[in-house]
Amino acid sequence: MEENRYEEAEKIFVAVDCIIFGFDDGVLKLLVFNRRVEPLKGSWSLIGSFVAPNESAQEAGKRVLYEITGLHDIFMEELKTYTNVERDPGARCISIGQYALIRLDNQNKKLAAAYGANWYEVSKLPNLVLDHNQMVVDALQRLRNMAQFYPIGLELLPEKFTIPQLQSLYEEIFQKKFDSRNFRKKLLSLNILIQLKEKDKSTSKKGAFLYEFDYSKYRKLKNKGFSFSLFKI
Amino acid sequence: MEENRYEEAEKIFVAVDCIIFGFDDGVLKLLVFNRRVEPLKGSWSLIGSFVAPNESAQEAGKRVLYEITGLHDIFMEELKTYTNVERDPGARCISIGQYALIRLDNQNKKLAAAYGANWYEVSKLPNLVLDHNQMVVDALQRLRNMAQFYPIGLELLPEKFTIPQLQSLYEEIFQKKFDSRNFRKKLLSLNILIQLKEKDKSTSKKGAFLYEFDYSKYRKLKNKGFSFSLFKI
DNA sequence: ATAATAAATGTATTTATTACGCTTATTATA
DNA sequence: TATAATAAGCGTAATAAATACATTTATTAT
Repeated sequence: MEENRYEEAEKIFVAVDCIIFGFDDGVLKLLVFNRRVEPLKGSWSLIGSFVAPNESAQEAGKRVLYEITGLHDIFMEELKTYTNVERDPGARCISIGQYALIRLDNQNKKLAAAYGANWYEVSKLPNLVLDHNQMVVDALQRLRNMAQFYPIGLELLPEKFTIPQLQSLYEEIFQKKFDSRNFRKKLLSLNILIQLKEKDKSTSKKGAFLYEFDYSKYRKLKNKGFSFSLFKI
Repeated sequence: MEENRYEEAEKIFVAVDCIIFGFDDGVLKLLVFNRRVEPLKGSWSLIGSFVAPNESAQEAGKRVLYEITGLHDIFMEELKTYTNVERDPGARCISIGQYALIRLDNQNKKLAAAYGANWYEVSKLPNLVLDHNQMVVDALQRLRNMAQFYPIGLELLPEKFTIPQLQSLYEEIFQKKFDSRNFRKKLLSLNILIQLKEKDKSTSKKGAFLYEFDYSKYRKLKNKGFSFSLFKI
């Protein structure tokens, strides 16, 4: 119980680790980091940081994301904590896992590369240090869960995207094919997509209309609470 | 980044706080604690503890729950962390919120009372210290979310319960009335309830059949993943 | 024997999900 | 300049799930 505050308690290192997803070339990728210094030099890990005295865990996470991507407004959400006593052999240290979704472009790819960070296909990840493999497993599960009830996948696409692109993102996330007619119907019925006049002709002769996301409608719908499910589980 | 591990980092106090729900007299209640010692003597708070060097956050939470209820096998799940720099004026301290669901009975009510803990109706809670009010708000939202997709409410009922009892629990959680015919149909269609020969006649002359929960079927269903929704949101 | 009460049941209607095939716009090339 | 090739885009029928709604039943107390 909290009766003797502070006197008897021991402080602990608190870190955040970021599980950063991106969607590139039709493939779901994860940003991992090759350690350049000891300890664990040369091994792969998620990107993280200790939580500093003057910042919250969320601020720490956002700081890490900014350093590595140059972006401030990234979707990031707490996943869960990792607090096993033995999880870090160097010291007692808990970690707050945060997962993030970013729109991949050449600029932030370069910046990440400069930090020794690599975008790996989720299905081809190297082994990661400590309990980071578990964090990835948990984050993937969470991503699927979120994507099933919120059209969160839109965070991973560029501002302008086509319905087939959106579908392939969902197919990547769920590792499952969807019927294109039903997928389109479902997404459009949410009324959060704005069709543009332009087409993307990179993948077909006919070209696919580009869409934008109607953020204000999306936010309203999200606040009101809505269920968006592509399939019954 | 984690390049300079430990040297530059500062340790932080890490606590768990438990948001403990119970269902009693047809009302959803929350266990809160009246502080008997300084600081904050006389004020109400959630029940918590610092995380000790030799335990995980989950172990800390379970320890607290055991102290206060005498029970080991309580449903408990991580809610989220509370890490604002200013959240605890006494020291930099983060808290990991854990919500728990317990079956109220006379025995654990007495034990809780002995610790200065009180079961308050969720709608009539006193003001709580620090950010504990927010923890309660978050936990209630999570409880609703869970109850909508898993028949988690069963954790709150005694081993033997009637369908009308189960319904009133859900009505408490959602603050919403359900149609009894549809509610019964939905719950029974899950095939996780076992009807007993006994009846509970405390609330009607006819009496309502008691049911038990088929844990093995429930677990199978839960692992496989299932969606259980009483209504469209 | 009757009144009172909550428990239990069934069906029709609406809504959402799934399954499935054909047409269209465009480019490349014959 | 006509034709083939290709992914994009559309519509409808069938099935399943959710909702709305009214009556009967078992029991106790009077």
